[in-house]
Amino acid sequence: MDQKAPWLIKEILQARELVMELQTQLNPSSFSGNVLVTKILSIFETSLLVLNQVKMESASTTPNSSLSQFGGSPLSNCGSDFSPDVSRTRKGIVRWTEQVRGCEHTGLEGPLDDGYGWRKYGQKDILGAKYPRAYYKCSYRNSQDCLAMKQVQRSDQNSSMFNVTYIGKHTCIETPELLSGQYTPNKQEQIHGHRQIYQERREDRSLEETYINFQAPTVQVSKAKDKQLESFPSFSIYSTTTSVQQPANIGNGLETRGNHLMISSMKNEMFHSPTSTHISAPTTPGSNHRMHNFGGYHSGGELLQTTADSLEELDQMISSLLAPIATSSANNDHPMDGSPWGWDFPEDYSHSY
DNA sequence: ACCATTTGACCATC
DNA sequence: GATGGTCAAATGGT
Repeated sequence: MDQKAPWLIKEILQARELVMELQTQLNPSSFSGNVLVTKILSIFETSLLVLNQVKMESASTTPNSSLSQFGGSPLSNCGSDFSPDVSRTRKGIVRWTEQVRGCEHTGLEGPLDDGYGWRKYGQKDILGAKYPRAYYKCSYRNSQDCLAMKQVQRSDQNSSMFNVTYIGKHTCIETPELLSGQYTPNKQEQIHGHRQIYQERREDRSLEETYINFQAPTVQVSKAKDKQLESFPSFSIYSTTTSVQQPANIGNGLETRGNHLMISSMKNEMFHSPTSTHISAPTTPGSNHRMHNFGGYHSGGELLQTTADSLEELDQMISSLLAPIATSSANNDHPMDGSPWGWDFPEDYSHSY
């Protein structure tokens, strides 16, 4: 990996440059276009952070306990300073904090959607803090007993930053019905639905353990009972890898989050009607979720508004961006064998996406 | 009508 | 008792 990381970093930097160029050419009034570009840049930054982390750990025989592997919200955050302060509660529930930049141009009060569905259940003024702390539970708490929670508080020092504390692990999953496109979530789940990139509710948890260990080698998950309670924000490397390896999954409503191909997938949905000033409402639960995850500033079947011109413009630009990637993948002339990350992932896992 | 958010009250911990 | 965290009725949006 230490040998491949520089190459990957270089590639990502190139892609990032292109997107930045794209950003300069975008119509400034194109709200959704700018948000999309910002998110793409965020994905690149996240990938770079991770690669740097991998590089550093490869170079070190004693990996530090940095927990950036916990990842965070590659899709949604305008930026995330991966400095999670991870600890455990008495019950063994993992808990960590990320600093996330808000996206001022979105007009949101808080950081953008982190890819999960959350329901706010409280807000509290905190002693000595300028801003209140908001409390969120997983949207699937009732339907799937998912115990994940998070707390969001605007930073006192920098009001554009948010401290996001995650508590507990998401145990919610997409049901088989949902995966097959037959599942119809209730309205609440449609609006706040989210996806589990890496989790499988299985008796055999070995794959999950493998993945988690990969993410955070210094925070081993070994107690079965704890697994139900610990949470790791979704992370995009897995889906990146698997979707690259299995392009057939693209567009089938399965996982393609946080990577180029997801962008392609989103693009197909979003630009379904290039002459329309609206984007068609998603027609499948999967796309529903994706829309939600992507947007952050809208929900479920609601519509993004933008101009046809900017959409077409963005469509063309993203297509040109994706072309070399797709070509590289299709021709199998990737400079590296197998996974572009150089890691071998369990076969079963890729089936999940 | 349904659902998410708000907000005051209540509970748990220190 | 002070503070943080959670509950649940009220409120507002769709």
